[in-house]
Amino acid sequence: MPELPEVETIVRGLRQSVIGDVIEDLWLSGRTQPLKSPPEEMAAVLEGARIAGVRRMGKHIVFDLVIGRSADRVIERPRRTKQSKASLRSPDVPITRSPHAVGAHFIIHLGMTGRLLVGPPDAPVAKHTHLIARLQSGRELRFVDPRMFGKLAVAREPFETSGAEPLDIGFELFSGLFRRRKTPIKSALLNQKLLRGVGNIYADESLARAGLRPRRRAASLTRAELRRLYESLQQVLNEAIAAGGSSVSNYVDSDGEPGFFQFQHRVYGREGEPCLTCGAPIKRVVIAGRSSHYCPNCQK
DNA sequence: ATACCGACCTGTCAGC
DNA sequence: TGCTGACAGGTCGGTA
Repeated sequence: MPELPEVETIVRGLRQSVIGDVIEDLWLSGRTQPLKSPPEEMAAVLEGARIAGVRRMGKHIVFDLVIGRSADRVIERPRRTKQSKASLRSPDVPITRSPHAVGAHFIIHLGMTGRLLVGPPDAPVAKHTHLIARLQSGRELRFVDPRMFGKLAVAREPFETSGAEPLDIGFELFSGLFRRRKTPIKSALLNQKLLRGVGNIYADESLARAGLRPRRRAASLTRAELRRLYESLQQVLNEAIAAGGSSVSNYVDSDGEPGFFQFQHRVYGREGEPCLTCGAPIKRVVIAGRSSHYCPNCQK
């Protein structure tokens, strides 16, 4: 569900709200599907960790953590109930000053329906909540995911993914990704090993703006067409970030607010509706198992 | 090496 | 009202 602009919006919100905060303790639902790290390891890394930064890598959210001697801290830290949250204890010695402080990462992929929310602890716990991290500031970070396609993991090494960031890559490298690929350009755009962060909505929308049919073989695009695609993709992603992402059904940012880019979609979700340029009905076909929308008149 | 296809899950909505 | 099937922002692993 959330693609690059939605994840970027969430990350920007989190940066405003949780940088410098400390995860005091962790609750996990017990559903193991979303966990790529064992629950004990999740707790060992996250409890007591200070959030030093939040970044996006493709569709992944990465929290950069500073952890102390976590095992010691977990044992020493007094356990408090949710009811006593108002009486915040004085914080531990800042972890950053510990000679044993090390870096770790909390990595989240939202899948199709994942949400990451920061809010007050007395907010009702939504159905399908799989993680609650109580923060030193008194708020909670929660992960909610009905379909459980999302993934949660912790890592003590730097997190790596393949694929280029669509907003950072230059045109020459971009066009090189598609050279000699016989796959439909739509499939290539969705391939996270080539570009990371583009999903179904923004693949369709960038192709529409570039005037290219989704079934075109990637290798068949001329240099001029690749240039149009490159510029359309960057434009669409930047405009979508500015609009706070697309809320097609349920997407909300870390404050629970929807995005507004769905009102600027030209083809996605508009099957049968008139093309905004020529009036022809928008077509929907299935490519690589995904709905693909295009104007049969404007896209060649 | 590359490319489709079903599987993984739950929820919603249209149609009967 | 209720059942059924199609569909949903994503990614895997198996198979062709």
